[in-house]
Amino acid sequence: MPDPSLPQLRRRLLAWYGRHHRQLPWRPTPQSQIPNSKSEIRTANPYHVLVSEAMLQQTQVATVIPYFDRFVEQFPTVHDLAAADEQQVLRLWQGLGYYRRARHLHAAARVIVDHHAGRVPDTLDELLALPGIGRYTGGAIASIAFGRRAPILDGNVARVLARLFAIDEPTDQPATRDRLWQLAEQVLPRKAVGDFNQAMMELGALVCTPRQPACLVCPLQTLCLAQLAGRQAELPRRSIRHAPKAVRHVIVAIERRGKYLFEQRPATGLWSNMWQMPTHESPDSDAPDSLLPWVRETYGLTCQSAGDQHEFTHQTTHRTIAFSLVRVQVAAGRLLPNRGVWRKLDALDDLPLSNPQRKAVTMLVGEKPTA
DNA sequence: AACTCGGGGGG
DNA sequence: CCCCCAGAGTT
Repeated sequence: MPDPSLPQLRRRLLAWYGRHHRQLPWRPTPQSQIPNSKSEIRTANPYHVLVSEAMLQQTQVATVIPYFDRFVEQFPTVHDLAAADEQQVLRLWQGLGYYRRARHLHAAARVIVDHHAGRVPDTLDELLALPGIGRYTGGAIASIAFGRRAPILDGNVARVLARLFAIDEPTDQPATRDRLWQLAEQVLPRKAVGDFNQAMMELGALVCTPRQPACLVCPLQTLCLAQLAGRQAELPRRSIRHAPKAVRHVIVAIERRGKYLFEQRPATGLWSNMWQMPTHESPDSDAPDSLLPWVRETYGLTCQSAGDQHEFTHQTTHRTIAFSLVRVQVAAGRLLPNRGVWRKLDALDDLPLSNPQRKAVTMLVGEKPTA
């Protein structure tokens, strides 16, 4: 893009953002919309920006909003979050996915309270030192909450830039990422950087969409190399992705006197630190015919089959999981130490469960209203 | 540089 | 069914 066009790009984009931005719970009114903004600059609540950016990683705005509202209601300040149990934090994150984000955010809050006097750091370097905060999130907080001149590159910005500059190389490759980061830094103005960064993302979300971009109403139409060449629908390009792997998870609902066994998953891997009913995981080809011996060896409980078996599938980015739900009753034995807790199905409010485990609980309740 | 980590929106 | 989403951390 010719150098003289950069001021035009910035001016048009910020003007468009002033008219068309969405009102979001964590977003302050753009400075251009505020009279006398020079004497009275409204800034975002840095804690709210931190929470929202953690939730927004790989997650659409509309999905995040109700989670954000509940989260800041429960934890109004970074001190409240730091003082909370991880269990509570995961419970508020339940259903949002990528649960490691919740644990990182919780850990970051504790670092902020312990080492930053309870203030979200206002420099990029300090932000990058916090768990769960990478180049994008650090730049977003620095620019949006503190007006620091830090670039951002997310899926929206990458798409907008790839079209603006007609970048043909796949945008998910490291070399292309480097070039896009450079461009993101070059287009960034000196002032109103927070609004500008948000405007780039907002344009990608509302106008410069992945399919069928609304070029006719785009404020940058006459500056966009892809649009001028009629190639906007072909860009950006991405590398091919691997097909999800097929696996089978058998949930064993172990019942004893009206209560069911629940356990916490390990701190790493899928659904880390979330809770579940005992679940046997295997390749899809591996038929789970030795389920009761597995229960006896793992939990010390001798069980007998009870009730019908249910089936459902669960799709994640990297796996297609065929779930089976089997209900068994304890006939003999004693639960091995630290192997789980017994809970009634209507008393699970404090246990963070993954979506498929929640679905399994719902199916159990439907099958057996009350003993 | 490739993998892993969820779940939902929308074509 | 597919691709995509206000990415980060690990290997």
